[in-house]
Amino acid sequence: MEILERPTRKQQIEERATMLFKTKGYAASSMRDLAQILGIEAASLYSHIKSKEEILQKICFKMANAFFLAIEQVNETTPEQQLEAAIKVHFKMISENIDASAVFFNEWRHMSEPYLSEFLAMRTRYEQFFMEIIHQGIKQGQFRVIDEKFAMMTILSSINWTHQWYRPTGKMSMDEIGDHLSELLINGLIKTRNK
Amino acid sequence: MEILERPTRKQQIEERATMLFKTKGYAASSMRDLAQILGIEAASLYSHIKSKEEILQKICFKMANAFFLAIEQVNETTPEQQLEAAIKVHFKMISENIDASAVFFNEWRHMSEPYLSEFLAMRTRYEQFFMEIIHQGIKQGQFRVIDEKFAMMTILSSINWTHQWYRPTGKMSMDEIGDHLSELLINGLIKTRNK
DNA sequence: CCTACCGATCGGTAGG
DNA sequence: CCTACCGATCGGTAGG
Repeated sequence: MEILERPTRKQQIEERATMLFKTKGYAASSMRDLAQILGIEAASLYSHIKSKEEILQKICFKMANAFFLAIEQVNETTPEQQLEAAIKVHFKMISENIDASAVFFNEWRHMSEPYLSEFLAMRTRYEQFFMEIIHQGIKQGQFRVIDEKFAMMTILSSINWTHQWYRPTGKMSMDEIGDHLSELLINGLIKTRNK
Repeated sequence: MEILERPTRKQQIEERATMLFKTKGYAASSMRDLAQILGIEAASLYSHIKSKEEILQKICFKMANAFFLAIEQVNETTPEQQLEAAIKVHFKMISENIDASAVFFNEWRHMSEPYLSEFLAMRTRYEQFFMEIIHQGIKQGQFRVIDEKFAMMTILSSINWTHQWYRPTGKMSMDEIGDHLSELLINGLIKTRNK
């Protein structure tokens, strides 16, 4: 039924806030800016939300959960295949949520405690997932010996930065970028290519 | 003479502002925050600077110039050697200016026109430098055929993100990270490795 | 969802 | 470099 698919006012607020925070940054975005976009008064926002920061928390944690849900479905067997799948699925989440990703990567530090600590703990756990794959790959001799945290950071930052330049209308499709990302990054890690 | 080496008040303001902007973000940093760090009143800042944004402009353009100066000294002959040198020198500039780099990468959008456009034009020119190396590498058959802008973005974002986690006190030295960065990124690009 | 409004804080100036 | 202060804007509340 159509009425079920129409976004609630709260969802609209969150959606527009995501775009606003991405464009101007959280601190420089005012509740009056947001209200104007929605065509209502600033005071009216507070019938639907508790505070400005609450919106930021929703955006950041929703995105964090989406990343976890996506990566938990990686079920390949070898580290190389796992890393390839993880890279692709991580990029897929970003490309399907470009605005929320930008807020997730750039505005999280404006959260107050205890949300900030919880957020950082989740991020660390997520990074551990990638590090474990790299660790196994090195242990099994598929990847060259390299500092695991360093390799993880280098790979993740390449993917994460795509939110800055990826456009659905660009000449490369989402799948192509995912393929090229994993190829470029993994083949720089594989020890025995062309052997 | 000692008096020549002592930073001017203006330099002190810029230095402390760089750290403040990095930590809190430009928009969330107030002139009263900055004044307090320096132990003076907010109004007193304006004897040395024209505006809050002027400080941001100084930081961003100084860093942009530093990047250009560094990369112009790359004088290797083959694309592979050029790319390796460019990666190392780019990372070197970041690691030697971690605070300013963070502001450069995260706060530039808070500049107003015409500074914003000029800044973005400089960034594009800088990116062209990397793209040209990649272009030559593909043309000469050293690099695999790949979208040049995509490869440039992937490489630069890996290096640029180092400002988020690189610590001079970490277990990897600056030179080691530079070496590993270029190795990880380039060997993912080279077509005929181990041939 | 609105009007009316709050106290706090903002970047910046005047004048010394 | 300070005191004193400006108009503007901030996130948010009361009451309907």
